[in-house]
Amino acid sequence: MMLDTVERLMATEGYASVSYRAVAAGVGVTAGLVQYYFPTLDELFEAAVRRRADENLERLVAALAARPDEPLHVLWEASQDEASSVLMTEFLALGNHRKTIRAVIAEVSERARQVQLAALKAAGTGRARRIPPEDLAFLVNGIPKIEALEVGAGLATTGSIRKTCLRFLDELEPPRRRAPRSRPAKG
Amino acid sequence: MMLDTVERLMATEGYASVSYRAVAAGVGVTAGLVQYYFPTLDELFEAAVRRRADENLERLVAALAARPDEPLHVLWEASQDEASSVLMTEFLALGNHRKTIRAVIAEVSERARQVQLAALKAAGTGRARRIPPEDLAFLVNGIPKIEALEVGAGLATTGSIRKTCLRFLDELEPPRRRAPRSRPAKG
DNA sequence: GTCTATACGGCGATAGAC
DNA sequence: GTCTATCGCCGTATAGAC
Repeated sequence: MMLDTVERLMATEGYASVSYRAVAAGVGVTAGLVQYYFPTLDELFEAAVRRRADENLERLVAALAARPDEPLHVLWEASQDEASSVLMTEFLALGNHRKTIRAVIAEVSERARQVQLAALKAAGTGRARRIPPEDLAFLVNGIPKIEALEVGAGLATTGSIRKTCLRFLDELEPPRRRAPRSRPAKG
Repeated sequence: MMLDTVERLMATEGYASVSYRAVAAGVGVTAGLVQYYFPTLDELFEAAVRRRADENLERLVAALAARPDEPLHVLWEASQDEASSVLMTEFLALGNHRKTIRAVIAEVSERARQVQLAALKAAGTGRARRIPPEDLAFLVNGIPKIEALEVGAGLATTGSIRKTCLRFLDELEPPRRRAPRSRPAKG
């Protein structure tokens, strides 16, 4: 599919390398045909953003439903493995200066954030430390994103930040019914 | 100066809008002349990155020297007002897929991080909570960056995250000799 | 409706004229 | 040093084949 090729191009060479001709070559059609379905490049990018966001949101909803007692950890892990960490970074950069794409990103992000907020509020996460759910959502979303950005930019990383964050997450949302570590949970 | 125009273009329209013709128009010369000084666009970007990074680092060193007892707050504030929060974000996105620029960014970032680490280690910041200085540096650098990224992408923000972070910063690095808040510090 | 072919102006980069 | 000419990309628009 064309959108797969768009994602592949963005991930490997950056959004600047996405062209009708490149996408067409990737799927084995003519450039004109790609343009028939997506009259401007912005529309092509928009479609790619929406598809990726919808898939991610679907996965997130399922994961939250499966572990309703630990939304913070679920959000953290989701933000990690969204292959979109590279991709979404690219989308963000793309939206930074193209206002139609910016609007799409704002829309899908807002939808995702509503889901995240609802899950955190339902679980009361962060209440003990008086950290607003919106800030928790911001952090678990953003920190893996910066890490991806820095790695992508060639900065050395020790991975220490992930351990530190996980320690903090466990503080805010103590493991209760999860797999036992040193000793089994009581209930 | 040409590099000023480059920064202005990047901040307002994104790195994709930086072209020899656009820069030349901005400074009132021909495109060929710009290219004479910077034979490839990558070299132009590199020069812009280095100049911005050098200025920021200089400012950071001065600020750290002026308030050696609270490096964490100094780093936090520096990361906030680096007009480069928009600009550096753009640089990072740029470096994501251009390896010569990636190398430059890695180099200047590494230099900055060494300065930050030295300051945090000298003050022993985070030792009480057992948070490694490298993680603190990561966080105070990155959090304002994500915020800038999200604002740039059109996401609504309440500014709550900044207050929450500041509360955390005050916990890690208690205000001692600074201006009094509710009651004056004793020493 | 689907799709191809083609033309236009703008781009980075190169070579080379003054 | 400064600038022009040129080349092969690009997005986009359009005309038209099936």
